[in-house]
Amino acid sequence: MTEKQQKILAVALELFANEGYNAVSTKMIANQARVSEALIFRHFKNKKGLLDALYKQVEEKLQELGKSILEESTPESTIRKSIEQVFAISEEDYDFWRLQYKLKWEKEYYQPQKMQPLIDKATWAFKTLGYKNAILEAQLLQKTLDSIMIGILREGKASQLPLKQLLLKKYSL
Amino acid sequence: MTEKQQKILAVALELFANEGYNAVSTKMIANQARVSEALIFRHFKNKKGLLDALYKQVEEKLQELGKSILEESTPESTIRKSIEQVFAISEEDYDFWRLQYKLKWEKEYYQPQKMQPLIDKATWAFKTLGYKNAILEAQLLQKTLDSIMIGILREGKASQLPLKQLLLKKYSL
DNA sequence: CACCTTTGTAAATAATTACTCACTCACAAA
DNA sequence: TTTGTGAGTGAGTAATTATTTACAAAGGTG
Repeated sequence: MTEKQQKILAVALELFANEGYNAVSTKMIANQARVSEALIFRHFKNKKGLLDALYKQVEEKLQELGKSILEESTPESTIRKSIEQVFAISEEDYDFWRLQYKLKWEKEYYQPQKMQPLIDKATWAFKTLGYKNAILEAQLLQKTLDSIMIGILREGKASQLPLKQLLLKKYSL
Repeated sequence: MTEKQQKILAVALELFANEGYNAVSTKMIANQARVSEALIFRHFKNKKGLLDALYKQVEEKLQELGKSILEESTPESTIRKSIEQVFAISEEDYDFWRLQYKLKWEKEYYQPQKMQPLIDKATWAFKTLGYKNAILEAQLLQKTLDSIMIGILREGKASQLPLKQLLLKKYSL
């Protein structure tokens, strides 16, 4: 991938994540990336192709995070890692996650089935720990962490940090 | 408010909520509302004015819901009502809430301070019930309910109903 | 060198955008 | 009967949109 290609992607990510896909024109991207507008179409075919290229990157990051949870061997570490990972997100990646959460509102990019392995793993963890309704517990944990993640993206990590302690205590970790 | 005016608002709500503000043109709205495009501008000044008129309606509905919680007198009923209200949302209002959650990603429409009275009330409830960290408990409940609401808007009420029982049990209600 | 592919651009494209203009119509007050 | 007003419209407008076309360098391979 050429330098200008990366620059285009970086600028598009920033603008799409913060202004929204439809609010950003290819001209804006080209100008801010200091590149001719036509180059966007040379490399990414069309505006949608640009978004798809970004979404692929988001998916890879998501996959990566998921994998490290699936590798946990004990139920305690599984739940602990799920919680800690949300707070371990780097600020450099905020735009990535903002884009993801925004896109989730379009049917095309909302794929909850991709989270299923993680929910299954959490279900196993809760069941092993003797929880009564492990499936529901797993769903609830996932939803809670999701909304904490949104809180982090909107108000910063520090504002949500106390919730981490509360969660860990609630799950006796 | 004239009939056509209401029609314009209704169509705009549906389109903005499901396609997104920037993805919808004033022409689309006019066509679907069977009204001349110019009428939109006569009544709402500009496209933004149309969105603001809708947002005002959303705020009113929000205020209404909040009020009924603030009126609860016992800590148990306060928490119970907070939970039940999320599941009491009418399907006719889904577009309203979808619009609200989408707009929340734009700074201009993200006003968390408006939720503060509700969080304060929940804090009081938890404190009265003898919870150790009432403030955090209230924050966590609000976040959890928020993500359940999102789940309802995306996958329907039925899919999230089991979580209601789990929550009620967790809070011994 | 010559040849081909890739990278890059400036300029033009047709379509769409939000918005305005000049106007008619129905109705009510004076 | 005149005067005024808000609702409503069709036909524009200038700007912006995503995309294409034609062409120029640049870079590697034989």
